[in-house]
This record gives sequence, C-alpha cells and structure tokens, in this order.
Amino acid sequence: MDAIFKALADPTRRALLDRLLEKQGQTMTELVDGLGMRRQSVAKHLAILEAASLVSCQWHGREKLHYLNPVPIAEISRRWLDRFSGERAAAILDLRDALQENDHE
Amino acid sequence: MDAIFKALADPTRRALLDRLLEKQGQTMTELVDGLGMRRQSVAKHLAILEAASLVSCQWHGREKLHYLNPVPIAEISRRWLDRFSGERAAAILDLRDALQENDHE
DNA sequence: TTGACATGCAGCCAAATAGCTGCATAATAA
DNA sequence: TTATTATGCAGCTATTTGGCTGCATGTCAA
Repeated sequence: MDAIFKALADPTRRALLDRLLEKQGQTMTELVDGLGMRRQSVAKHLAILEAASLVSCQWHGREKLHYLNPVPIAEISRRWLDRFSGERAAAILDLRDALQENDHE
Repeated sequence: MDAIFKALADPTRRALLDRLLEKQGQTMTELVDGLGMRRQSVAKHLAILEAASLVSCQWHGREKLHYLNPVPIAEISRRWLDRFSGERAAAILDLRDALQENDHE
C-alpha cells in the first residue's frame, strides 16, 4: 500500500503508466523515448512500478515487455479514497458549519 | 495534482488524514498525540497537506483547527484513477492474451 | 501583568531520491 | 563467429525529505 502511493508520487512514473495505458506490452527502450532521460533512469522507475505491482513484466527473448496492472490502483480507489470521497458531503457541511460559527465572532 | 500525490506518499500524512476523517477540527497538539514525533515535525506534514489543499485550516483564537478537504481526493479518484480502473477488464484480457501467446513458444 | 500554552520560523543533519556514467550479460542478426 | 541490441548491475552526486533543536510570537488565564 505504501509502495503504491510512493510509486505514484513521481510524475515520470505516472507518465509511464499513462503510456502503458495507451499501449500495453511496450519494451523499455520504447518507453524511454520522449521522457528526456537515460535508459538506466527509466529502468529504475520501472523497477519501482514493478515492485509496487503496478506494472507486470513478461520476458520475450531479450525483450522485457511491460504491462499495466490496474488492480492495485483499483484497490487504492476502493479501499482508501472512497472512504474520503464517500463522506464528502458530511465533511463539507462540517467545514461550512465551522466557518459560519467563526463568522459570528 | 503533483502536490496531492506527493502529499499522499507519506504514511504519517495519510495517518493525519485518517485522524481528521474520524474527527474534524482538531488542533495540532491534539494531532501530535500518538504519532511518536515532535510537534514541529507534525507541523511540517500539516503544512504540506495544507499546501496540497487536502487540509483546510481555521484560526480560532490561538488555536488552529484542521479540517479534511475531500475535494482533491475525489478529483484524483475521478480524473486519474478511474481511467485505469475503468479499463481494467480490457487490460487484464490484454495481459492474459500476451501470456498465452508466450506459452505457445 | 505575568506565566502558561499553541503555534510559527530558521537552521541542522542523516537518509532517501532521482538523475548520471561505466561496465557486464544475454539474445538476435549479419 | 562477430557485431549489434536490450537489459541488468554497481557506484557517484546533487537535491529533497523528514526528523530534530532552539527561539520568537501571539493568546488565554490567573
């Protein structure tokens, strides 16, 4: 869980997930293109995404194909974010009440 | 957007959001309790959450009350995570097809 | 007024992060 | 076989991060 949040914290890694969402099964050299950094740096990012189970890999000869795994993201959304979004209305009302209470002073 | 992801990457900050979800309008000294770190460290975390608009604050005399703002989290969930979760089925099928294709070799 | 309390602000330091280079290994192609 | 290509692994470095201490400011209560 912590690994997933930490993996999502970097803009380069989110861009990689975007790229994989558009086209699954890309190789690392393919993914490097357009990111403006060296292959080894991208490799580190992909390793972090893989360690967080956000990306699944599949060896194909000397090529390592990368696939987006949407399950951890769905888990985050369901188990964690929904708790906050779900009670959004109540929370906003609480805040509004607090602000109003303050205006009275 | 980047600020929100970075803010959510730290377990202490996620714990603070949890605490605020349970009880809104807590003061900093109240929130420090049970985290096992100094008040100034918690203050930094709260500042990061506030900068990301995840926490709204309200001065009340010498006390600063903290409120959870669920809007950015809902935005993340809606604008970003849903793109991945929504195409989950297709992505899983793609991956399965790729694995099967590999098994044939 | 004075002491206690809640918070802010500045700066220190060790660890983590994110980029890089250089070299090694394994598979494909000529 | 040999050259090229895809990737891995180790290590360097600057920056960011997350904890800390010390001191200042502002508010409440006695």
